[in-house]
Amino acid sequence: MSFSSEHRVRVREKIVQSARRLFNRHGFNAVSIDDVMADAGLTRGSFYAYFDSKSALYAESITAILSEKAINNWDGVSIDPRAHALAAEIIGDYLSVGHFENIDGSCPLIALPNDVSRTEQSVKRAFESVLKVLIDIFEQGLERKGAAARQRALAITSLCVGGMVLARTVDDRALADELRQAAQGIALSLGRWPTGDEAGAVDHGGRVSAS
Amino acid sequence: MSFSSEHRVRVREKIVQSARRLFNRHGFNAVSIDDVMADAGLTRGSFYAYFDSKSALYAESITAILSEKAINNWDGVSIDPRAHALAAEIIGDYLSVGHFENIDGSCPLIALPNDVSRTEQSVKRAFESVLKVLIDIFEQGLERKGAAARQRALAITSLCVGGMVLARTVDDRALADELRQAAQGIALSLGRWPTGDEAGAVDHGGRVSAS
DNA sequence: TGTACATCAGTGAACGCGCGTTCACTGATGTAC
DNA sequence: TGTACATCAGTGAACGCGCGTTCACTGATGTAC
Repeated sequence: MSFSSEHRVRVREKIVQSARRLFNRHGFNAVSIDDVMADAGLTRGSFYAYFDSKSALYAESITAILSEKAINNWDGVSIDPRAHALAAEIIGDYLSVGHFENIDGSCPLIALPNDVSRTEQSVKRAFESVLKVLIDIFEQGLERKGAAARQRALAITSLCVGGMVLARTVDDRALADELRQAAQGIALSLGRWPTGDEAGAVDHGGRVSAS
Repeated sequence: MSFSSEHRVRVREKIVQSARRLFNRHGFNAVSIDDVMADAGLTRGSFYAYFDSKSALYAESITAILSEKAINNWDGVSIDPRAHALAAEIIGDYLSVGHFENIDGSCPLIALPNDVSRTEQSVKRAFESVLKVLIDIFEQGLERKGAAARQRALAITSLCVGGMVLARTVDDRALADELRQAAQGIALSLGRWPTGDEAGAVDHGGRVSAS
């Protein structure tokens, strides 16, 4: 057998990383297989030795983020006391200047949702698996549990994604910073739990305050 | 002079409406000038008699929504007593099943942010003008004013856009509904103002509750 | 009212180009002896 | 240790196709008289 058995694995990973960076920066349609393979130091012809189609690479480039973040160690059932701190830290990082400026290494939830919503089911499922991890982290990070906590976790996720998507789209940097910081502030406050508030959250459309 | 003077205006408007629908549904890159012109009942050749480039049409198709919604009458300085009710109504509509399912007539803030973030400045400015109207409506709809109100208006906007973008991307309809309703509930609650809470909002990163 | 005509909205072929995918091939690799 | 060789990773030309944009033209329109 020629070539080491790890060779395929390494080259394949290099293609996924190139794809991840280029898709994040330019979107799915604007990046050609040529672009990806050239970035990985190969030529277009060998692409189909590693992937069935461009879409298959797309799906894999989306889930790639799960195996490189702190999220890596997330087992999905942790009710660790540090869960609350982790959630707060992730909200802070997610809506940070660093993430805003890091286009290449961006979370795919921010860089690609519009693209994904127009692509095939397998890609949507990859996107969904990443989204579910983020929702889960926020849900576990809340001190209370149940429907109201679920609602908050979903809203925090929407704030993180929505705030950053809009910040990245706008041409006015001051407005971009405002959007990012506002989303961060409100998301963090939703992560804490107001005293004296019971149940109401879902019944009254997610009322946040006691009053 | 041949042809009525309004003829150009009507045809131009028809092209913009076709573009709006097609861009919302398939994204900017996936829609060709041929597609748009055919949808408008014309052939590709006459496109450049109406627009300088595909991007120029893109910018115009984004701002088109401003002249067809209730937002139409929004003058930007209204401190109307009905401003609060209007903001609540828009949050409700924005995150409704109707808007979720209406791909063609969707708000461009939901259908196109990723595309816009990768396009030229003129398109970004068009997007920004629509975004600013929405933020403004939410800001005027809050009973209090100032930095804390501004923060809430920005967060409500991010919730509306983020919640719907994610709902549209996900393949699981139950999760899509959950995301939409959670964003709606929390956005509406942010629109009301908790008693006993003063200032703190910005200083403490947008703390929502008192105590 | 009827006809000749200038205008210009709309046509469709053509331009150079890049796409996703296929495939016959080449040549570096590690193995067998 | 050295050589012959089978394997298969990687190459690059070619496939049919659609793109944004240009341009010489055609023919419906409203006008002038």
